[in-house]
Amino acid sequence: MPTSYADSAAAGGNVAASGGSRSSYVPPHLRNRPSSTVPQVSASYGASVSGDERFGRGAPSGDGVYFGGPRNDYNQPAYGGGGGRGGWNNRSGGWDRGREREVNPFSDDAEPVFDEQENTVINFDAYEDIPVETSGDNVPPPVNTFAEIDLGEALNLNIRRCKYVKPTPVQRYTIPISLSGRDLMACAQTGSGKTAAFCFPIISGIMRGQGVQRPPRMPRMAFPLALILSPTRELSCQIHEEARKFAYQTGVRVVVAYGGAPVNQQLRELERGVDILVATPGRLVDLLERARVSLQMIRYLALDEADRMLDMGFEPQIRKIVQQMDMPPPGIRQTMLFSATFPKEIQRLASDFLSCYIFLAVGRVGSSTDLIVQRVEFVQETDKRSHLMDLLHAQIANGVQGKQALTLVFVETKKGADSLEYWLCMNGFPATAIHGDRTQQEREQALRSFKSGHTPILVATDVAARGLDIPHVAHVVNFDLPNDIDDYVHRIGRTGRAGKTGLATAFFNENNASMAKALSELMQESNQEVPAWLSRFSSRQSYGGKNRRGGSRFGSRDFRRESFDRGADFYGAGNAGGDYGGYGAADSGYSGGAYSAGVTSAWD
DNA sequence: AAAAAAG
Repeated sequence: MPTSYADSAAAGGNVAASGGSRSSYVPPHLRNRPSSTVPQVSASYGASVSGDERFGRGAPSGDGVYFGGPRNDYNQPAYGGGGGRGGWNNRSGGWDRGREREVNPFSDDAEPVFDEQENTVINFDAYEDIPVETSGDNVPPPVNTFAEIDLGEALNLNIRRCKYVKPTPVQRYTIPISLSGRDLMACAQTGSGKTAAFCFPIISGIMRGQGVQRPPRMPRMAFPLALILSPTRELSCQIHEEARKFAYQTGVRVVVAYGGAPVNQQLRELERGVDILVATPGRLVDLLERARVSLQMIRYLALDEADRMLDMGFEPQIRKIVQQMDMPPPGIRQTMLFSATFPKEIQRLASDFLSCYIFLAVGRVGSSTDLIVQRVEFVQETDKRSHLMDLLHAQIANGVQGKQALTLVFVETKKGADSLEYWLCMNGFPATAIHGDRTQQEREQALRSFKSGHTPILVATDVAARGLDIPHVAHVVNFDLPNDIDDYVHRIGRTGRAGKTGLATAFFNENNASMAKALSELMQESNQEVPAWLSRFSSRQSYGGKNRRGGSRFGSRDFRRESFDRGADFYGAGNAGGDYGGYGAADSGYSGGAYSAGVTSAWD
């Protein structure tokens, strides 16, 4: 091997080490703060937060357990006080009235095991070239600051608590669109502030109480006003955690429902009232069939990882929920679809759920992978384990392990995950596994153990491929390559976060021939060195199954445009293609913001 | 063929 793996792994520890003028990735909640005021995570704090609490289960329901606790360092006037609720929160029946106190969702942010040393130098010059495409009729112009939008006092306070100072590009564009009531199909990567992009307008809209209409009085039936669906339980948990922060003390109540967890607890939460329901499809269908949830009051529908939600496995359930229960039709409800990738056949499907929607793409070619060093190694099936062991040993030798860097190993099957986990443990590597055959408790425990660094190796199936925000993943190993290039992109996007370059290693052999072409194209687009043998594989490959959409890596273009701009390269060199009709002026004036262009990790 | 999502 020309360059040793270990070199890359070592370089992966630090952006500066990889040279170049790339700015460090700044997590959304730390953006735009002078670095001296970036809060350091205190090691003592957080130890008392039970793991369960982080996942929204077994949360202490006591009165303000965390109020006045070690982490109440916001220095916000009116924080926790009675102020700030006037005018905006006139909805009757704020759920947190009276004796019951809303648990402070900002108290469980810390990850005490790690040193949060991500020093946050933002390269403001670098991100101005983030291309943005919008299409559709009468697209509302983007905003540059949160102040330009009247989201409401309580929500603004939470935005400050989250340390958001300026909206990210995707938020700039999507918030005015959704506040104006339009349906939306948005291509934007997780970590780019996508969750906030759909949560803010939903929370704000609910606070305003637009379309005030009391739900029918039905005992034990919940009438959420907004529904957020995601493809995995852990992702739903994550969205719930984030939405709780945004909704804190707004009077807007967020509840999560997903399978594998005791349904009774979720039912109790629902009975206490729900404005925003975050759910996975299976459990929601269950709740609908038990008549414990009605969708007739739904005003907002958001699908996260929408392309996954509408693919073969999920589509029937989604259709049932959206079209065959009591949800108001498109045009009455507002629908927002988000994903990093949006193949046009899925776009076509998705348009069934939308009404006169706006298409938005934020990102640029290769942005998903610029900071990730991608390596592909030819490894026969029988050699994979020993090869993995070599990589892990090299990692330890280079101190990466000592620095609590995490390694995420993707395999194809659940059985394969179990046996690899077992084998790693037998060989002295602290590993755990997450996949769909494990109990939900085991899954959440595995994720916690991995995140905390207690078990710095996680063997995973695709259940962990999308959406999950796991800081400190330094290395993603595609022990088995996926069969879909989009899955590859999602998987490697778990690394490279928090200002570090990531490393992604793939084991390739004859069984992956169908991936050769897409893989080498993707690597080329992200300026990776493509091994000669892989190029030979890809030229040998006749016509790959699923391939690059119109030659553009990131995202997609609006499929409704296909007829008239065939051949034009979206985001192509020279850009001519970057502005589509009617929006050029606004786009070229686009500047400022909390993003550095090289925010690979954040943009998966 | 596999994974995810209800129990």
